[in-house]
Amino acid sequence: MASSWGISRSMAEVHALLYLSDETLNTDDMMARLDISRGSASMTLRSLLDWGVISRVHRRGDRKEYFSAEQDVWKLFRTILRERKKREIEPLLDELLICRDLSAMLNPGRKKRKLDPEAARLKALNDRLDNMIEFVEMINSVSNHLMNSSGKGLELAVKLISKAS
Amino acid sequence: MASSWGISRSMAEVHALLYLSDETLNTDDMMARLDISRGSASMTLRSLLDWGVISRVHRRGDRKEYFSAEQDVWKLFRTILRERKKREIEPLLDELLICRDLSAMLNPGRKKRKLDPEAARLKALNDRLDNMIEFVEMINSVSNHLMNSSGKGLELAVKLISKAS
DNA sequence: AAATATTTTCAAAAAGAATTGAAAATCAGC
DNA sequence: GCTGATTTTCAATTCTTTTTGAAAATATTT
Repeated sequence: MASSWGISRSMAEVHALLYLSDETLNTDDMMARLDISRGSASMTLRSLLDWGVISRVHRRGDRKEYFSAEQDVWKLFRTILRERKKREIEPLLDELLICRDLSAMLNPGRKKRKLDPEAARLKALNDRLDNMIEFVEMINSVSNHLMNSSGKGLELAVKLISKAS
Repeated sequence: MASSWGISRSMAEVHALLYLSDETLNTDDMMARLDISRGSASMTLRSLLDWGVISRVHRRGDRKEYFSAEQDVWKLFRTILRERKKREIEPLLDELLICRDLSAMLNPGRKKRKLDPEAARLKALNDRLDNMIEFVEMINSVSNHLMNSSGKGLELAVKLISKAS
């Protein structure tokens, strides 16, 4: 499923291994368990740290670094949502707003009557951009609420949706 | 943004072009506009048709096939959600249930006391799988509701979430 | 049914992404 | 500051996905 989600196979495997493991694991454990190179393990762990879904654990009397994965699936969900919002939704929205500004600049002010075909085309383009922006802003807003609500609040929201079918 | 969404650049571009165009377009239009080959255009259009986000339009007096994109963003959202559920969520859930069955099979029935360490490990693994499954089932359920509700119902649900922060 | 226009297919090429492995950098304790 | 253990980096390689282009298939008109 990894490729549909825009992460590499290794990332998915390392995270799954950590999520399903009782104990914390070190780099050598993962290299052995998943048959990957040291470099790959290092980069993959770094990515997962950047996503905020795993954390480093230092054990005294041991120089190696150990890792553990967030166990609460709701918390995991909120973390991923927060990160995807930052990486995908917000940049997308920024671009869309720039497009609308460009489009609005070309769009002539409201004409009294007799809208020439070219102006009508521009107006329609503007409208489609607006619809898309409105939609993405809504997604953004829902993300904000979901990622800040507690686990329980989230489950409540989900129940609300189920009722509002 | 295409690669984060698991579709190719061409698919995103072709869809964007169609979504923003007033008129329906034919294959040659898209080849010229996006500078892609005939083969690529054909395959990309086929994928978009499979996703259900564009449709064929036949014009009488013209042998070429024209295409148009769904204009209603909410409808588009529901279509994509339906398809992702079918392609991603359901297969994932199937696999997870198989994993749980395997895990449950290894897991010994409830012991009176003195849970040996190995049994405890298995129990914990089982619990984590259960948590993940419960979460995915919830996602599945929300998808069902969202993809069947009308545009208005969807917006309502979204408003509910915003209030239940 | 032949001729012509249009679309689809798919092996090969190109582009892109992930992985390796060994050198370089960092770190911990003495 | 030295030593040895551990982690990070990154150019080269491998693996995967996407694109091309021309042949084959399909459809439309006469």
